[in-house]
Amino acid sequence: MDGALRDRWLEQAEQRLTGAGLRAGAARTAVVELLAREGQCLMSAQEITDRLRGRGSASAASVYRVLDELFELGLLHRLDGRDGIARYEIADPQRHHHHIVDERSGEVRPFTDEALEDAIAAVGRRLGMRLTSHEVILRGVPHTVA
Amino acid sequence: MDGALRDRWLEQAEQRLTGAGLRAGAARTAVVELLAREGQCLMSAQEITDRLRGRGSASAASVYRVLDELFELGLLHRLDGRDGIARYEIADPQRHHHHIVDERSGEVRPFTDEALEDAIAAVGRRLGMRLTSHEVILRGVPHTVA
DNA sequence: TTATATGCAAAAGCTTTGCATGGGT
DNA sequence: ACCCATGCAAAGCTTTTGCATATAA
Repeated sequence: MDGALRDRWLEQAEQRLTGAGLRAGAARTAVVELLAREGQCLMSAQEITDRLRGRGSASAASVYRVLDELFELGLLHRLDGRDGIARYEIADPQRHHHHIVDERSGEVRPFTDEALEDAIAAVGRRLGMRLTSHEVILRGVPHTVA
Repeated sequence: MDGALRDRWLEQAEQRLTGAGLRAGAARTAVVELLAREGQCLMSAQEITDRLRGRGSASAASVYRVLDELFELGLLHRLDGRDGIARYEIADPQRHHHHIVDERSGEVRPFTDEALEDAIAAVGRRLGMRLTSHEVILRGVPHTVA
C-alpha cells in the first residue's frame, strides 16, 4: 500500500538518475523498482540481490553500483551495521524516521519523534552547522522484564 | 590532562577484565594503556596497531581481540563508519557525547547536548524500551558559506 | 555509432580464526 | 601445571574493480 510514496520516489529517482547522465539498464531498473516497492525498511545488497532472483535479476556488482549511485544522489539513506554490512532504505522527507534495535531479538523498528528532531535541529544551529543528514540509533530491551 | 578520567577508566577496565576471567598479557596491557591515554576520540584497530609500534607493540590480531573484549564488557563505544572501518572510544558515563561530521573536511567533532539526551530518554519511555545504548551522528557543513 | 550498463571473475580491505608457542596466576 | 594470551599466516566476508560484451540513446 501507499502507492503514492512509491510512485513519488520512483519518479524522483528516474528523474535524477537521467539528469545525472546515467542510463537505464535491466539491472538498474530491477533494483530501483524493487526499492520503490519494498525499500521502506533497511535492506542489504545481498538481500536485494537475492530478492531479485526470478524477476529481473541483477548481478551483485550491478546491485552495488546502483545502490551507490542512488545513495550519492541522495535517494537512499545508508546505515552501516555492527555486522559490517551496509543497509539502505528509501529517502523520503515525508517519511523521515530513525531506528531502535531490540537487543533481545535483533529486530529493528522504525520510529519518529518530533521533539527529537527539534533537539537535533537546535544542536546544528548551536554548533553553526547546516545539517545535511543525521541518524539516530537506539538500542534497548523491552521494559516488561521478568 | 584529566588524569582522573584516565585512571578511573583504566581501573574499571582492569577490574572488569580480571572479573571476566581474562589475563593480562603484553598486548592487552599495551592496548588498554594506550586507550586510557588517547582513547577519548574515535580510533580504528589499524590506528591503534600503528601507534603501538615502538612502545609495547601488539599484533593486529591481538588488537582486534582486545578491542572486542573491551567492547563486549561495555568499556568501549563502537561506531561503524561509512568507510567500513570500526572505530572505538572510551565509554565513560561522565563524558557521554555524540559526533558531528564536517562533510567538507571529513573532520569529526564531539558534542554534548542535554536537550538531545532528554529527547532520547523520552523516546525510550514512549516505546516501552529500557535503553542500553544510543548513538547520534550529525553531518553538515559550516554555516558561514560563501 | 558511441558512451554507458552489465556480468563475471579477480582483487582489495577489514576482520576473524586455526594453530603452535609463550606466559600469567 | 593449566589455561589463557599472543603472533603469524590463512581464511572469511563484504565490497570494489578490470575487462570484455551487450545495450541504451
